[in-house]
Amino acid sequence: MAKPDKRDEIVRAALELIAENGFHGAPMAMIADKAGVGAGTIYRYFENKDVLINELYRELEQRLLTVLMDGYSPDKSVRERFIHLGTAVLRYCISNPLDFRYLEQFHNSPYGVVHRRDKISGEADDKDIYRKLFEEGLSRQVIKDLPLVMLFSLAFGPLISVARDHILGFVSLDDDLIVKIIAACWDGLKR
Amino acid sequence: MAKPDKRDEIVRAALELIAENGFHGAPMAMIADKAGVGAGTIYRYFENKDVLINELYRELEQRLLTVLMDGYSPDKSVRERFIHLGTAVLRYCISNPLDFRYLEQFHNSPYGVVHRRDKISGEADDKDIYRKLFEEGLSRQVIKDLPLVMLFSLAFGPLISVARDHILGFVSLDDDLIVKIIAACWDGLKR
DNA sequence: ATTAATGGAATGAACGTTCATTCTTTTTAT
DNA sequence: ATAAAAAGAATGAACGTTCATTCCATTAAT
Repeated sequence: MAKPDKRDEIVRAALELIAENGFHGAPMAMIADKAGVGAGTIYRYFENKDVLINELYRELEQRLLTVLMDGYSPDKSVRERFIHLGTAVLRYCISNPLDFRYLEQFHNSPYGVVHRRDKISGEADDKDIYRKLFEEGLSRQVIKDLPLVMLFSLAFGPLISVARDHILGFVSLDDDLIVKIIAACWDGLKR
Repeated sequence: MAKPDKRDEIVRAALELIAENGFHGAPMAMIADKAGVGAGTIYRYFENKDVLINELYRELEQRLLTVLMDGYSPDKSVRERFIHLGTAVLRYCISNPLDFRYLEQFHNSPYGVVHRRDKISGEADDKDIYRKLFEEGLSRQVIKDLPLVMLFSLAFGPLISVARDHILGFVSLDDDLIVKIIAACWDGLKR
């Protein structure tokens, strides 16, 4: 691992270009250019564009997960834990707009659908804290009796939508609004 | 204007291919093929692909608006009107998955961002019933005091997310679940 | 200490493919 | 017979990927 230099530059360039212009607005030649690297060099680090896209996704997912877990305590109430997660997600998206835009591009593409299908059909990961949280909320009867995926939509649908609006400049989220929107999501969720 | 035949076939083919495969999975040649039409013929009806994409969007938007207005009474309570709109949107998306998928593709693309920016900066349309509804809810103090775009995210973010999950097969929405999810959205919205 | 040899990393021109659009020919309608 | 409409082959631009070559750091030989 003594050569993160070029690989890192390639990943950074890909993130920026894809986040801003989408997968099809980020040709390999442009990524190479922005990374300060020859076009062929990318293929020394990534087998092809698909692999690059997927590896970048995994890196961002990991970064986000780390942020979410920071200060997360499984002992707190369901409500408190939800507010922690919601706040962390929203703050992360707002202060890392490139990451957020990339994740959105990914999720709204065939890559994302495949990824999601795999995830849902697979066993509950240790890292799948949402699922755990909602399952506990259900068994404690503090949140509405709905299928897990719907609870997820109810809780995070508005947050993602609001984060997008903030990044696109349609609204300006401050601390007060963040607290309010997350409280509103909880109102939708709680029994 | 006595030749809606071919134009219609082209639009239908474009809708289906773009909804299922995205803009980049729907080459003009393929659209022509599916429409049973020569590739060049498309250009007799649409100046270029962009125009085709935008005109199709406008048609779908119009269709949806018609559905929403059906049975909509401005005299009912804010809550009742919201439930009417939410139910109508959700039902429309579920029973017209191609339309829904197309609208999503559009919104999650540069086309959609431009469109949205125009809409928000423009004057309130007569047809902009959401805005009217939320403004009235605000002045009557029955819904939370948040910026309009955030109310929109809060109300429709979950519905769109849930419609997508239904269409992708991650959940199966029946009448009971539809009622419940819309009630939950209202819980998030109401003061 | 200097030079020669080696091998992996990097390069970017070139290739084959795909696509939107245009052009030419053929068909249809009047 | 003429003109409008339709068809699909042709065109050129853009893209992902490959590969022959160059560069550079390290090692071996003198």
